[in-house]
Amino acid sequence: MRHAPEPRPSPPPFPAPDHDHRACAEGALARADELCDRRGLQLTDNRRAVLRLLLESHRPLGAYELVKRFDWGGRRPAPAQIYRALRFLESLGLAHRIASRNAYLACYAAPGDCAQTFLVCERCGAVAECPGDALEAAARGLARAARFEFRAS
Amino acid sequence: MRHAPEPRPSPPPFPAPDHDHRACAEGALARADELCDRRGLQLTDNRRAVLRLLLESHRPLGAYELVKRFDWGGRRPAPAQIYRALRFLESLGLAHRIASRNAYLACYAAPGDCAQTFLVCERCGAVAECPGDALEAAARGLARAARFEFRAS
DNA sequence: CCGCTTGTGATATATTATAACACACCTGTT
DNA sequence: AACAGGTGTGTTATAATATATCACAAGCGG
Repeated sequence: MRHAPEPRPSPPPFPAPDHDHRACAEGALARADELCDRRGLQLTDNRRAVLRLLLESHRPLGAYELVKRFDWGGRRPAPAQIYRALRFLESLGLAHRIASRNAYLACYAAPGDCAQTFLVCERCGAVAECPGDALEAAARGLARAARFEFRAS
Repeated sequence: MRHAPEPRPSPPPFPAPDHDHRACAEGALARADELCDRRGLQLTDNRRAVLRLLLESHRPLGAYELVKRFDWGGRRPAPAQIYRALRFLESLGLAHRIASRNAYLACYAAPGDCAQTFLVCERCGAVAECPGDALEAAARGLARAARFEFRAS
């Protein structure tokens, strides 16, 4: 899954993940296992498979794209299966929904250490998770001023 | 369209528009007319009707909700009609899409004077347009750091 | 009148997401 | 063993959201 090794004509338009996706996926999966263990939740085969697909693709995938990539010994799961897994993963912060794209992205940050803010490329759909919490802090202030309770989503 | 006049048990969860929606809709429509005039674009009957519905509802409406509210002498327009009008309005900043709700909201700010940021109530769907530009400034900084070109959307 | 552009009305279809239900599996209890 | 309760699965059907496409109408400049 590495990018082609040709010399780049110009710097990439965003901080592209320039590493071995398999390896970072394994790490994230291990953290997910641990998180579910701690909470007494089951990271079942299906949930794990969906999370793995998201992690390895390293970009937002639509639910039906996940269905297509899901190889179940020839057959494919129904959408509902995927959506259930996605809801579970979202509820734990292991995946995020990018509403403007109707797509889902694995979270690579440690659980709870996630800004929940994304920069989305309108051309290619590439997504960068936002570093730091400047944006969240600003949003929090605005929410308070408007008497909304803040919730990152 | 005013809220019920009962005494409020607690302050509203957001700065509710506590005014005559018709009147503010007329103002926004007039500004929209002027904007289209200046740019040589046509704010046709259909586009105008959609904008009016959005303005008067004063909350985000789904496309099919707009279809239902559209009274065409008994009949109703096809969804495509609505989506076309919405695209036009969005392209001019006269309406915004709230992706997380699949809904559309009229813009009450002067054109170009719009933070394009919203606070969305998860319970009732009420939306407050964000005042000021603190959030946009933060987003702009993050985008620059990640070498994204910033575009409010 | 022609050719061009823009917008409309309509039908069909694509895409995204949820509802509902039977059943499997595990766990604890009688 | 028999049973109940909870959680997750597999499946079918359907809801909700959005776009493609095509024929046509209206305006406008030549």
